[in-house]
Amino acid sequence: MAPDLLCSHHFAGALLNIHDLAKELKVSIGTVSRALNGKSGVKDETRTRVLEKARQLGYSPNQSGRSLRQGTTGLVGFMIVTNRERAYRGEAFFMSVLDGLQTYLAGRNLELVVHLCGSDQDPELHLRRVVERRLVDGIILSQTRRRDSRIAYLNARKLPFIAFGRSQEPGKYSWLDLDFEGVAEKAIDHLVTLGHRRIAVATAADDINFGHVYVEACRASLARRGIGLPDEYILREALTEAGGYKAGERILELARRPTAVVLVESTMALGLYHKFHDAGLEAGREISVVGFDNSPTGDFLRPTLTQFQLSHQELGLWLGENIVAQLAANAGNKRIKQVNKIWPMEMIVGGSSGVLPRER
Amino acid sequence: MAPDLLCSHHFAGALLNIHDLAKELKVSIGTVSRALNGKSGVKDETRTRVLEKARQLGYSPNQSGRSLRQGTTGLVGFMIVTNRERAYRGEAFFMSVLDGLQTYLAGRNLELVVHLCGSDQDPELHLRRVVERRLVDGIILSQTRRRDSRIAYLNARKLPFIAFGRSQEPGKYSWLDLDFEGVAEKAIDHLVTLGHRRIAVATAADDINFGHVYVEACRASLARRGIGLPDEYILREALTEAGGYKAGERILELARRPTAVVLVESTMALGLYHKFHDAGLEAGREISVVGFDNSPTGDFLRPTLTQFQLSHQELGLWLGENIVAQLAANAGNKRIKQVNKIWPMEMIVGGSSGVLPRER
DNA sequence: CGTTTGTTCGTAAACGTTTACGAAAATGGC
DNA sequence: GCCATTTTCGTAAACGTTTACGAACAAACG
Repeated sequence: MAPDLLCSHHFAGALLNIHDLAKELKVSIGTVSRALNGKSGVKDETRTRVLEKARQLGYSPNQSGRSLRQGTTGLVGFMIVTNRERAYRGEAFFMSVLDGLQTYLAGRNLELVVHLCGSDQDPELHLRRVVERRLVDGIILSQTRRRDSRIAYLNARKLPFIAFGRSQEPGKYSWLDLDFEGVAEKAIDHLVTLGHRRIAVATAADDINFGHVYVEACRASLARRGIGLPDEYILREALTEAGGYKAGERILELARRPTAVVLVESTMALGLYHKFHDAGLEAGREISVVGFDNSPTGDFLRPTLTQFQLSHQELGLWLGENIVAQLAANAGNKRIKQVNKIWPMEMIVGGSSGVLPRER
Repeated sequence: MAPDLLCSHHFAGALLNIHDLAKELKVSIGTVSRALNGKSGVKDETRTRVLEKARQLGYSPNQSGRSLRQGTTGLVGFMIVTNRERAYRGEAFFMSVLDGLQTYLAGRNLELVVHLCGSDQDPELHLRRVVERRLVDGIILSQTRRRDSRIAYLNARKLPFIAFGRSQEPGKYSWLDLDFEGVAEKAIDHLVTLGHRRIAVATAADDINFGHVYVEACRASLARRGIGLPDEYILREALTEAGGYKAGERILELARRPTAVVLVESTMALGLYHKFHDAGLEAGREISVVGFDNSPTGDFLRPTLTQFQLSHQELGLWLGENIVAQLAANAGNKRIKQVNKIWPMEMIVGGSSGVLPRER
């Protein structure tokens, strides 16, 4: 019969609403709402009384009611297009980014929700469903394509968003992208310094934007050193272990075999190593390999993979800071200012890149 | 001045509501609602007129309003506890499961939302926040621990849920888990048939439940063959490449070195191979290795890793079917019936497990 | 004490839906 | 053409909040 006091583990069957709480406290719902939301105009004593009771009874406001009234959900979306062949490692990559992002948002009393778009669904359609039902206040896109209609859509809807990855889509919008140009320049410089002249690039087979960006960056870096990038040196494969294997096959078939390969995705290295191994070659000796971002796999290959380091968590944090800034601007009816950021990456030289082999 | 007709790419700045649509059609909002939701009591002709107009103007109902009225959100949650050291590969594992789950739910007009819990946050607290704000109609838990208070909480709240992974937590609830016992039995049988008697087990260092389950299953399978599992043969490490490396170190230090190792996570194999390679050993010759689930990494190791196959997508589908069944039961005020499922896995023998070496 | 000023709080309207209810209109049978 | 039945549709209430407004009351000041 005693009222459950101090019971923080209160699992009431029926969820209570603000009216129940107000009745219990013998005050009006207006007062309860003001007290809980830290609004002014409520006596300190009543406020603490309300807060205490709310904690005690485990009251938590219904988000639908809130959203409906305020026109804002307190949710930030992150859209991931899943890949049936499970690869892209994007998966593991994203998870760390999301960890940083989530941590930041939680500190701002915002909730992160990840929306997955099945591999067989239309990303724009999926996005529209999410946005039109007003499920989020802002959203972060990933896996942007060269032409990406989602960007135009969100711009027209005036919903705060950040594209994780540039696009060729016209119009102003905020984006964050890895430093493909910087990585290409460092990788090419590294290899050319070691004596390499025949350098191949393994990139994505589909329309994902960074594949194109990377190839063009490599081409430019090579050109600055008077070296060309013939079409046969551009290997378009899946960004997976299997894709790396395929790339290895194609390399070995080439009449003028390259002495080095740069990969747009470190995951490919495993398949590549495997194929080379089968052919009696070793990375860093007969053929050099440079990976992309710091995959744990690369660190445990033999020889270790030369690749580029970045902090995924910090990157997620940056996304958090900037989407929150957009949300704030939007709430204040101020014009949101676009930010574009190139994320720096630092080269970690491993054993996979070595001097040009003597023979020939 | 002409009304935009057939314009499916209608990006109105201001979002319209059901009243706007009703006014436009010169019918009442009740009719519009009934027409859109496929309820009876509306003439076929008006229904098509409404549907057409809604499509034309890009109307989509506000989810908050809906949820508030119906007491249901149409969202199914999936909670992932992120791991700062990014490993567990759980990440890549989950992504494929989510792909299957999302596809199923989308077909049922339900939306999947993934909630991440930062590595430094309390999973139960995070769950409570999500549930109490009524953000989801049902939820799927993952990374269940041996004692997992989230389960008791959800049971008390009577929210439909499925635990992906068993727990020692008392009480009835639905769960799905991999067939650790079956895998252990097949792995041990395979190795013992090849002549191995000294078999070590590499498992998780922390309280994650499947680590314990797997070790005990291996112990039982070994015991059935009259073989013991000494404590020094139980290697508790991170389920990562680095953890595999550490496990390799510890194995090489042992006075009575095992002739085979079974891993609870294939990701560890890379580090293990690396360490063995450094010591001049090769998997499948001097020491055999059996991985766990079908990681693409395992397929591209040299020698390829013996591991167990399952379809992640189908597993996600199962989760979808069963959470939907729970939601339906809940809506109909029927008692939800618990289901417990052990997911079968099939052994794929690779080169990493071979006969016992002759010497000694 | 009367007026002004400031604080605290209750009332009611609004947010965008769905749905029970009843009115109106259409249909059918004689 | 009239009543009974069925179909179609409009009205209004509800869901759980937040917040503008104004009432009540206390404090301050002359």
